[in-house]
This record gives sequence, structure tokens and C-alpha cells, in this order.
Amino acid sequence: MSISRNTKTVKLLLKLFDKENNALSVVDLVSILSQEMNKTTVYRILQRLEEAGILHSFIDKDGLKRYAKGDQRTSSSGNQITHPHFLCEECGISTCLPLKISTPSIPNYIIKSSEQLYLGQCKDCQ
Amino acid sequence: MSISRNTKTVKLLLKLFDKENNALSVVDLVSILSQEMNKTTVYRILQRLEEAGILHSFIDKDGLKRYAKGDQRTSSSGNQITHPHFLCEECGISTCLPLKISTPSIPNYIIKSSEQLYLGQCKDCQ
DNA sequence: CTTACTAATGCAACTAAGTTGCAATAAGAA
DNA sequence: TTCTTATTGCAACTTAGTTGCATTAGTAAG
Repeated sequence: MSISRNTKTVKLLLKLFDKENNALSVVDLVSILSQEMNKTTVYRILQRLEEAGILHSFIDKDGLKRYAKGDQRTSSSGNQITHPHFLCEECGISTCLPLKISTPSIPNYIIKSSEQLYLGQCKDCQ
Repeated sequence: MSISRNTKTVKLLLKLFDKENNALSVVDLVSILSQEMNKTTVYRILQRLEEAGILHSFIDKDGLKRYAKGDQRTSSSGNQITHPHFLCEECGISTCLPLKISTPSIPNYIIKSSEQLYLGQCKDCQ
């Protein structure tokens, strides 16, 4: 499933994420793109890009939504290819961590997915 | 460190959490206590109870803040006694999970704490 | 018990993230 | 080029959470 129309604004967002390796908050994206498009458009394109499996999102420590490259949707097999995220408490930068998440089994609970956020210092802030 | 004044409103919130084993969102708490106190008061007491180590908080899947019993502050030794949380996608109930969190070591990153949220179905919703 | 200090509260107004309805625009298929 | 409809911009809205300030009420000291 891909995005149905390759509009100017979609291209801009795709280009931005093409060279961006960090997870960006929607607030940052709206600000970065404020000259190019309306904030509503940013929200809506991000939503579509996530549905299309081009981006994935998570909620950071402050409750803000962040988006990063890559797919994290639930597959037809019910599995979810997922990974933890990191947030630097000094500079606020956030990245995907190349780790597998092991889901614990707990009596009485059926765990289907998880969100893991690690907090600390990134390389540049040590 | 404990709360400095044992006011009527503080007592009410402590009593509520005394019999509550789940993590409640601030929105729910404001609603539950709307007859007894102002929403600003709810926010402020929750903040103080967290600082005092009586409650701890986390951000749920929707970016809403939730509070539950117990301490999760960073201790003087720099260690943080922390655990994952569970959120039932059917009924919305949220609980603390009695599991230890193992912090991975990743080159170039210093990890100081983590937030882990497991999503799925609780006992009553299976 | 009374006084005095000040933490805590209520209220109203505010900020900020995210959403919605709708008319106008522009992909892109035919 | 035409036509359909997905997409956009805009304004107005919703909701979580915060702030300033005047008033109230714990509580320690006398």
C-alpha cells in the first residue's frame, strides 16, 4: 500500500525524511515546514505515510508524537516488527535503536505489542 | 520526603489510590474527583505525591499521563527502580507489571532509564 | 485556644497539541 | 483536455495541561 497521490507536499515530507535519520516530533515538523505547508497537512500526510508503512510513530517522554523512517505496522500474521527508541535527555534528539524486543510472557496477560523508550545521553552529549 | 500539609484534598487522593490497583489517567482522576476538587488541584497534588515518592507516572499510548502507586524516582545512587506498564487495548485498563527491566548496553549511548509499555488484552478481556 | 505564617486551593484565563468541516485546488486516469 | 476525487488550506474547535493571583486553611509556636 502506498500513498495515492504524489503531491508537492508529500514529496517535501518524503525528501525531508530521506535525509533525516532521527525521529522528529510533529511539532518540529510543523515548524520546519511552516513555510511550505499548513500544519493540518503535515498531520494528515504523516498519518497517511504511517498507514502506508513508510513511517512509524511513537510517543516520547513529554507525550509528543514522533515519526521516523520505516514500517512498524502489525502484519497479517499478527506479528509486529518493532524496536525500542532512544531519547537524549540533554539535546532532545531521538533515534531508533537496532534491537529486537523480547516480549515477556505474563500469566493472565496477552501481550500483542510494546513501546520501549530508553532515556539517557547520546554520543554527542557525553 | 513526604507531603508537607495533609489537606482534605490530599487525603481524598490518597484514599482513592489506597484502594486502586490500576494506573489512572489524570483525565480520569479529574473527572472522578470533579465534585471534590478543582482540576488544577488534582494536577498539583499528583505532582507533589510523585515528588514525595508516593506515586509514579508514565505516558500511555495516547500521550496521556497516568499515575499509579509506588516510587519510581531516581535514587541517590543513580539507580532507578522501574518496571514496565501494561495497557489493555480493549477496556483501557492499565497496570504495573511486576517485572525487572534489563537495560541493554548500546555502543555510543548512555542509558539512564527507560519507559516500557506493553499493549494487549487483560485477563477480563480475553 | 489564639495568632501568624505560608502551603495549598479555586478560579479564570491561558498555552499548545491535535482535530474537524468545508470550500478550493490539483493529481492523474480516461 | 476533461473529469473525478484525493488532497490541501484555513478557521474554528477540542482537550490536556499550565499559570497568576487572591483566598483559604494546615499547623507550629506562643
